[in-house]
Amino acid sequence: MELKEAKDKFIHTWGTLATQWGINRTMAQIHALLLLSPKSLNADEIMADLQISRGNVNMNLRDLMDWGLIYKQLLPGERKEFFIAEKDIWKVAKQIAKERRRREIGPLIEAMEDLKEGIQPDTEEKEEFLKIVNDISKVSVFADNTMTSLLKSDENWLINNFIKVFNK
Amino acid sequence: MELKEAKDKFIHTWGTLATQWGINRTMAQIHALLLLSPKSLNADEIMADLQISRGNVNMNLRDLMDWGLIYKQLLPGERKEFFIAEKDIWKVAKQIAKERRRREIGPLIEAMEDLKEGIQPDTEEKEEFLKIVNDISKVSVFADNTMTSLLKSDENWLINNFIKVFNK
DNA sequence: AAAAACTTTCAGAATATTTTGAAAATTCAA
DNA sequence: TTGAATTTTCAAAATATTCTGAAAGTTTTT
Repeated sequence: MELKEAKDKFIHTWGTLATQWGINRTMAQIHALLLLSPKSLNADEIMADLQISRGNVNMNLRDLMDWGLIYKQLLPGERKEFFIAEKDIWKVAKQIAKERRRREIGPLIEAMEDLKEGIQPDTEEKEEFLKIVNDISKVSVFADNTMTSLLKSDENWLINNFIKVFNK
Repeated sequence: MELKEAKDKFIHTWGTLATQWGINRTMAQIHALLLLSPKSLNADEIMADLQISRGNVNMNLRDLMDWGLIYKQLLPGERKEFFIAEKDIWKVAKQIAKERRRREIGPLIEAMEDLKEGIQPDTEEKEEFLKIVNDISKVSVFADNTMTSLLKSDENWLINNFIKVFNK
């Protein structure tokens, strides 16, 4: 397998897997392309490489910046905007986890709070309903806290365990 | 807010949030309906309640069983199959985490292994490529291990921390 | 101030996913 | 067995998402 072939496979795989976890295929492919590129790329280069339209590239570059996975780079003497990916994979993973926590867990916690507030436990049926809502609420808050701990602290055992594995 | 209204809101919300995290809306709604139902329900009851087709109900019930979130219940004297949801929310959360780990992290690890095997680090370019692949590989394995630890052990500090919060 | 270079927007087109419902398959009682 | 009850399948329809590309907007140069 040659390098070009491997890179293409990487980009293709990243794009396919991304859809599995709720991320747009093209966004993932642009991310993969930038991850593998030693130098920053501009919109035209990405369009040419992935054979996609300008609008598509523009939208997904913006989303990738929102996710904190790529940065805009203004090169001296260049009118065009260039983009470069965060190459520290641990940072990348943290960003992805952070963003998913915000998108997936946050709204769940809010929704359960709303339901709790709207119902008085004055019948057995309502108590049963509130039990479920409360349990989900607790599990979500737990998941949220766990994520936050993992992301914040570089000192707890999980992270240390990770660093051990990562540096071996 | 009355109970019926709150239940509908719960089902609707669960369905909407699910799409955010890569799960089919109807599957989530059926799950929500069964979670809130004190008794097991059959396909016809679910069809009537959510106003969806038999085929749709059948497919999603099967998916929910694959996810380990609901069980088939054969009632004596009944030809029809009845379904009941796992009500222990901690078990539900564990099942969801387990399934997502399998679907989201597993394929990533495999894909990176394939790429590693296909490339020899005989040029600097290839080394750079392999560095990224290796880093992703390590982060994925770490994430996989972390998930597994969280799911398996009821004794580590994270779980204890959870139990503390959950029982308060 | 005008024009050139570049970026952003968004309505319609293309693509992908989900849903329907009727036909086929299966199960069970008689 | 036969046939009625029930579940499963799957092609076509409906819906949802993503992508395109040209027009509008912005920034920079002349």
